[in-house]
Amino acid sequence: MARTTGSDGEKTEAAVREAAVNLIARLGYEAMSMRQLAAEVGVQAAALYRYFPTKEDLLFTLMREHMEGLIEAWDAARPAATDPATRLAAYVENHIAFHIERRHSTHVSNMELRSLSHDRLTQILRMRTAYEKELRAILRDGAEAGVFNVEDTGLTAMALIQMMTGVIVWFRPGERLSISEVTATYLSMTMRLVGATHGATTTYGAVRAFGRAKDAVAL
Amino acid sequence: MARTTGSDGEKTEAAVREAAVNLIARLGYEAMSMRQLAAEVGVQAAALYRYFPTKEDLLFTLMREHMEGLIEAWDAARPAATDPATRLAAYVENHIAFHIERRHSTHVSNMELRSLSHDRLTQILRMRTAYEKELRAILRDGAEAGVFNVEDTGLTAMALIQMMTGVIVWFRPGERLSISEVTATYLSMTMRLVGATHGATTTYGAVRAFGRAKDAVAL
DNA sequence: GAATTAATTGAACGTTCGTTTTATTATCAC
DNA sequence: GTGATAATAAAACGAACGTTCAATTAATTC
Repeated sequence: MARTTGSDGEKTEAAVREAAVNLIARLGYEAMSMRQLAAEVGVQAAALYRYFPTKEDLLFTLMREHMEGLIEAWDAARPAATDPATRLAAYVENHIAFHIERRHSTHVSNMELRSLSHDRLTQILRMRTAYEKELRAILRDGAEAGVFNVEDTGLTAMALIQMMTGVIVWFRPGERLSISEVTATYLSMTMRLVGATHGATTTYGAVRAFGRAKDAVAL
Repeated sequence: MARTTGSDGEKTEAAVREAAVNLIARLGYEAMSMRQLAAEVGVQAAALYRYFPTKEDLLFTLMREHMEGLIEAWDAARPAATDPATRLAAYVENHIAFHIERRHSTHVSNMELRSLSHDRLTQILRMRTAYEKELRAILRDGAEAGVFNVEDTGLTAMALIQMMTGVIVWFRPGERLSISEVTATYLSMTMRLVGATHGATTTYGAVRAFGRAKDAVAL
């Protein structure tokens, strides 16, 4: 046999990507074989090479698009407001929503970095750094304005990102907590962690209100 | 050739364990071949099977001993004091010190869980849960005593553990920050995150003092 | 110093891996 | 309908994998 009836390159490629994200997230990149992936898609292994020249190309594509998606999501969610507390709240909510929504590709992008070649690893890390830089800027602005109390901007940014991304390790949709409940709790933990002043309740109130509004959309 | 002069089973096994932790941490369990490991030890691949019946047995042994070490370390570091703030401070300091000290085996134990058989995975997860339970107990006690302000004990425990363990991702000994500086910063972030009351400065003062003392020892 | 045990080598086994090549069929443009 | 092209199958490639086995030598025991 050869070309099968109804076969379509675009659909096959999309199916390959989706199956690959799920399989790599579950088994790991090294443990997933191209034959396994092909079987999941319902195709022979050789057909995969029409869309991705090598296994590593496939991995890199998945990671690059994950990072591009993350950066685009933040660009879209970035608030017009300039006060650090509002910006921080938006960052936290966008981060958690994105990572829960794309749990599998996050898993892949975080766990399989060592399977990339040096150059491609550098590319992915550059994108990640750019994204994290945004959080550091928010923390720095907040510290300079005196509305945050952070000892070390870089260290706090890393701590927050690890904390937030960690959600994907234990969160399962439809269990005890909803996405909005998790987000709300993480938001208040974040605000306490950075020592956000909520003396003048206007600021903190705005943050909370913003949080609720976003939550409603996210669900 | 056969047995080599000066060969010693105990030494070889120790060398295998150490090389395995480093190689798996760097390449991943699936990507590390038994031949690679043997070469690192300076031995033929067949010799490894004298000490570990299968590759997975080797992985499991490394993980089990890592978890046992973590639990033993906490048993030794657990303070006699009963007030939640002191206990939390001890937990944080022990956790960070242990994870920085054993960065590689932590990496292995966190990243390679999916390569274990179901039964062995269950064993490791049971140990992990037991360890995390200690933190939840501290948070619960603190919340009930009114010295902590946590909305959700389980969720806060997960957030703290992810935050603290994340240190191994970016921390490199001998760079900008020392272990004690990192620990101190994480301790104060933790205390703020759980909303520890330091109105009566005695409590918070004690925590800080404890922190410094432990840091001195850790270095 | 002979017998026993411990430690290791070297070669081989069958399997699976990522990938390539060639042939074949479906689809589409004209 | 015919020719070009897109999409796939089927088979094969050499290399690497985890693991086993028999042979061999060092260390230990008596």
